[in-house]
Amino acid sequence: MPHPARDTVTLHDVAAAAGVSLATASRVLGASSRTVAPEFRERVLAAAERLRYTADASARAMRRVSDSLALVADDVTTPSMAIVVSAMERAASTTGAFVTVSATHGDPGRQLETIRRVRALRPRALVLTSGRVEAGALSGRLLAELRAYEHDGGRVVIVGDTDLPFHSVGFDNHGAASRLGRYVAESGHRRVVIVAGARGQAAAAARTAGFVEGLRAGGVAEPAVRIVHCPVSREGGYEVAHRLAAEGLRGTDAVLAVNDLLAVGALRAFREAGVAVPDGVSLTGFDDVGLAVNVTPRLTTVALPLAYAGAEAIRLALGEPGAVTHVTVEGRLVVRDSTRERVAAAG
Amino acid sequence: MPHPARDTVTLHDVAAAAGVSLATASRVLGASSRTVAPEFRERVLAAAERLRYTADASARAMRRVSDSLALVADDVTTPSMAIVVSAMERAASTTGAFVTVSATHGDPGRQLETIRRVRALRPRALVLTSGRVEAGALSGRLLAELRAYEHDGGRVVIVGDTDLPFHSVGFDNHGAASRLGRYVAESGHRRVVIVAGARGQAAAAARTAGFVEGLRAGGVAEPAVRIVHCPVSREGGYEVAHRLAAEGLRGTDAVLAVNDLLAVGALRAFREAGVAVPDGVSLTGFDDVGLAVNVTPRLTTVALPLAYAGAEAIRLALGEPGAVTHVTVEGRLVVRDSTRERVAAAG
DNA sequence: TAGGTGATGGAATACGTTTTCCGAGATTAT
DNA sequence: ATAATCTCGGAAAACGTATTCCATCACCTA
Repeated sequence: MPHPARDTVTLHDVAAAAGVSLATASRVLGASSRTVAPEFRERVLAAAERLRYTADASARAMRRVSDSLALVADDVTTPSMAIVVSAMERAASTTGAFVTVSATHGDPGRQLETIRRVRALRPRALVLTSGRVEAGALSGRLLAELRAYEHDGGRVVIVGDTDLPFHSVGFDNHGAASRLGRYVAESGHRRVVIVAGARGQAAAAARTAGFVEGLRAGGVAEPAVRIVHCPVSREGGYEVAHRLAAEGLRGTDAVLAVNDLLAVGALRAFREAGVAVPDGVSLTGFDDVGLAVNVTPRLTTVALPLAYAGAEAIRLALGEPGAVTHVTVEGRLVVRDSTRERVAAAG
Repeated sequence: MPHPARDTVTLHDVAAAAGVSLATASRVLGASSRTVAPEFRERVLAAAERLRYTADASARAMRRVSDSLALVADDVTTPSMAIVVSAMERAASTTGAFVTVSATHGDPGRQLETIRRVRALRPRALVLTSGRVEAGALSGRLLAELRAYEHDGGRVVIVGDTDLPFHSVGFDNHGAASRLGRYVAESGHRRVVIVAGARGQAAAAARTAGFVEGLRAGGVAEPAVRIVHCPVSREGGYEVAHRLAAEGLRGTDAVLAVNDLLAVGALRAFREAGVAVPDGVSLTGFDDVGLAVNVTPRLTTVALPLAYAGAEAIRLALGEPGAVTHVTVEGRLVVRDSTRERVAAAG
């Protein structure tokens, strides 16, 4: 068998069935600028329908620009990724494009390898959403790989904060975290623990720094805030809160998690330990994933316009070529039931 | 510009740089069975590395079997889809394949169109996970389209229950729901409301039927169970529970939702209405998504081995050709805090 | 009526790979 | 020592589509 996907109906078959040349059939079925006589057009369309013809995307990609958009993410199971995937898919489908997803599982080695693999698709654009790699680590072979891809005519869009010379749509993590920190300080909290997630993750680091700055601006000085690192998962948050509760809280009156998942994990630990939220301790998340509102108490958090960011990423990916643009979208503080005002008990 | 993705480095360039023929370069870089002298092999490898060569997937797909796996789903933002996507991606990446995702948003029209579009990729396999379309509705043009695809040499795998003549990995929705229903009946509940989700969704219908059967087996007769349809979302569940609470429950002592999302929505409505769960009313979900355990009270539900099912789907998609096989995976009843025993108060 | 012009169908080529086919040299068997 | 076999590099064809040329024909203008 010369070809694995044999006996597929090809443009050649359609042309033959319609009694026209290959070129004419192509002009009718592909989006050509050349005009074709109504009679021929009819015949071709009819034949294509009858034969259930579908143009081979691979063959087509060899002559015109590719129809694929690639998403490379650390982990595709996270709710925020789902939203970005969905936004990409929606945009792609209206353009007749395809979305491919690849996961790197946060491993920089796999990340490089993944991008190299994805580059084979010659996607029109490569959307990279990685929180796990600092700009510094990116600058090596990964950067070279991205450059090579760009040189091939593709476009790179990074979702997340970056100072790399590629289009990007970032979140104002620092600013939003700072506002949240300030709010917590000003509502009377005096001793806080930051659940900071994994080390070396840019977004988490920015949020942590924002928390610290906001707290200080609100009058909560450094020694009263403790930063604890942990895996970025429900379990990670659970662990931290569990230990904290076991230690007896030691005056901690607010716990600021670097994302909602961590906060939800922490919430469970507190509940199991008999620590009331927000009466015993206030708790906040970040991201405002759907879950934040369905948990008891509903989480005070920062809403990130994820769908908007995803759409914006696609806009950059598909838009006219132009100067590298960094778009920053703002987070919005959402105060719910997991925090409360405290009377300032002099420390 | 003859070709849009111009000045990409091609196999031709590598061959020239290495001073060998195209054929030799291909044999080294593609996974050929032909052996190449170590010296030449070295030279080709070096040249490829130096030039950052990446084989064009489209061109390659024209000669060998395609490297893409397509996932067509109703909605890619749901947690279960995320797990399936992830499982597919993992399997694909070890095989050097790609995963493309497409969403149909539950619209049968778009579903047909989507499959037609995806068929253009000539994917090695087409994984279809749709709960929204009954087998009956599928049997028309959609079935023909899938048949055409299969005839092209692709493989169709359906995730979810189906009686269509394609490989499938289904969940024993009926059985698991029946066990849950029986458990609820036997733990003393006497008047139950089933939050059944949307009409015409196969999985939901099977679960509903299972609930009914299990309840009956446990001694709860038909007039005492009420079936309420609603959109499949948190909001849908919220609405139903909200109305139910507003009506004053009328003796309802258990609410069985057809999935966790609905249950979580219902939970919120009950909390807002001051109905205690499980003391006022018992509540159950289905699927055991991560969220079920992070909600207060933790949800009694049915755990579905989603990751296993996803992996199984890939196995069918990538495996040796063979007879159509229907794999059924079992759900497991997980009793948590949202249900409790009731003393049988004679009705 | 002759020459120009625009419209449109078809043959051929290009895209970047893989794979057959061929031939030359090396190796083994008799 | 000669024939048979094996090994392996290179030329060329093939995959399915889009596009560039070229040829034809109708129509218009002077």
